[in-house]
Amino acid sequence: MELKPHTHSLQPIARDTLQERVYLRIRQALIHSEFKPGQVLTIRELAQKLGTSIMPVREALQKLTVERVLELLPTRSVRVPVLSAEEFAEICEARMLLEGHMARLAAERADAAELERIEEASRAFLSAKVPSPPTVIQQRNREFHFAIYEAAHQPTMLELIEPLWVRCGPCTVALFVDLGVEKIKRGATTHHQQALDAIRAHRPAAAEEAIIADIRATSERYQKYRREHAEFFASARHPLA
Amino acid sequence: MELKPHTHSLQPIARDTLQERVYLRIRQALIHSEFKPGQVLTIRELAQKLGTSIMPVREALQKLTVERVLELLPTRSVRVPVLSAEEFAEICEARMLLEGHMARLAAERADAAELERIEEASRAFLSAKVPSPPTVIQQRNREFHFAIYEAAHQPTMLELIEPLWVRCGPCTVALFVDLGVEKIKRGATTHHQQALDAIRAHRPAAAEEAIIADIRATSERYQKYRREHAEFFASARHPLA
DNA sequence: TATCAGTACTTGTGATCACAATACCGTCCC
DNA sequence: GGGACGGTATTGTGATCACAAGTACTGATA
Repeated sequence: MELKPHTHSLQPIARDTLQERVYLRIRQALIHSEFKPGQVLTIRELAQKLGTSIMPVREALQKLTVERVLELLPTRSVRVPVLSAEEFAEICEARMLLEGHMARLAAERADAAELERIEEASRAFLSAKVPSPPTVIQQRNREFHFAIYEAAHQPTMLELIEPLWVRCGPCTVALFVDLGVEKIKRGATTHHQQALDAIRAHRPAAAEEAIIADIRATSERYQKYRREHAEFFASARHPLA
Repeated sequence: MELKPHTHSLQPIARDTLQERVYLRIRQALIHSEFKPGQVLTIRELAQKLGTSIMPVREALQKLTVERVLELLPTRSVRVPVLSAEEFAEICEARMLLEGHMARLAAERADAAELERIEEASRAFLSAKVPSPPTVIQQRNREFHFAIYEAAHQPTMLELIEPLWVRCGPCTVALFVDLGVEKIKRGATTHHQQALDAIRAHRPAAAEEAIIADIRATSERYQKYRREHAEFFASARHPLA
């Protein structure tokens, strides 16, 4: 605290725990679909792969389980959830309520800098090459949405939304792979454009509507996807019957 | 599974882990305000009081921290949060959005049995003796609200609401103690009655309005309470400055 | 008397061990 | 050939230990 402003040579160094790094690494792997829906994750295997003891891993897995990103099996092992059509729809219901509200607030409150950030994220999404890996599209899409939600200045609600995205992550990416990235991207572009226009024009109702439409489209795509691959999911659904 | 329906002699026995029991015990203690806002909880002390090793306790505390029921200090100890007026208001914002929506759904969907459960919970709240411990009023109030939300049939959203209540718990009970139970109860009764009437008459908008009004009243009471005790909270707020 | 160094103690993190429950797999018998 | 049985490996839970970082108390000194 005695340091003068210009002496930025000694800033506090990172002091994150091993557990935290393990947590973030697994979380990212889930978002990037490095684990398949239904896959069981064991503590010792992950610990070996990550080069740590089992302690940080078991705490990281518990953290992800509390956030409902991972699912607790009756054996107390954890696995990547295979969301049923109903579960996915329910999460989307919650997302529509929360994210629609956040979009509304963003349209009311966004200042110039925040608007610029949103537009930048939108450009990044649009400029993604069409034959991109699904995780890239997913990432850009995520950044666009959260640029909006951060402009709502409601950190508590933002923290509620985050885990919902991670929970949808593995199944959404699986969906992307199956349907093809270009179709997904084309669908989202319209809603993104509408949302951006609404926020720019400070029209809260229109912004909420656009975001809700975007989420609803995802939800309906997943319903269709599940119906068409019912037999595949039937096997992954109950590995313990 | 081969057992006949009438042989209820051998049902599956409880197989919860020690960690789970510890978690529930601490959680209940928080709801019942056995810990004060700002109090630091240490692993070893709790372990000794509960008669276990430190392992179950440290996992239970982490669980509560992930749920934001407890707060992580820079030293990585945890403490019962002292919610600032702004933080409390933000949680209430989220609660109004989510719980208002659930009340709306309940008014649309509640069947006779669910309506009966709500009315029962309402009676229990009203019949609570006025000089009751604050935790009893809090408990009855909670049961009334959740009887409504369960009738909405949205388990995912219900899981989002639950931690918000636990987070408010310690500060709300402190508020009850300070303001007096009868004043709180009198204020809530009106809103409860309005909510119940609206659900019974299947009027979603009115139900949402009543629940939002109830939460807003709590929020405003806390604002007032904080302003009047600013000097007390100033000390508890930054125990590490 | 106020300040600072030094020490003992507290606390969370991470590793390792012990154990019970479960899952897996080969074998044997019908 | 197929299903039941039994042994082995795997897995999560809980306890204990080792350690580094931080805190508080103590005593000496200016």
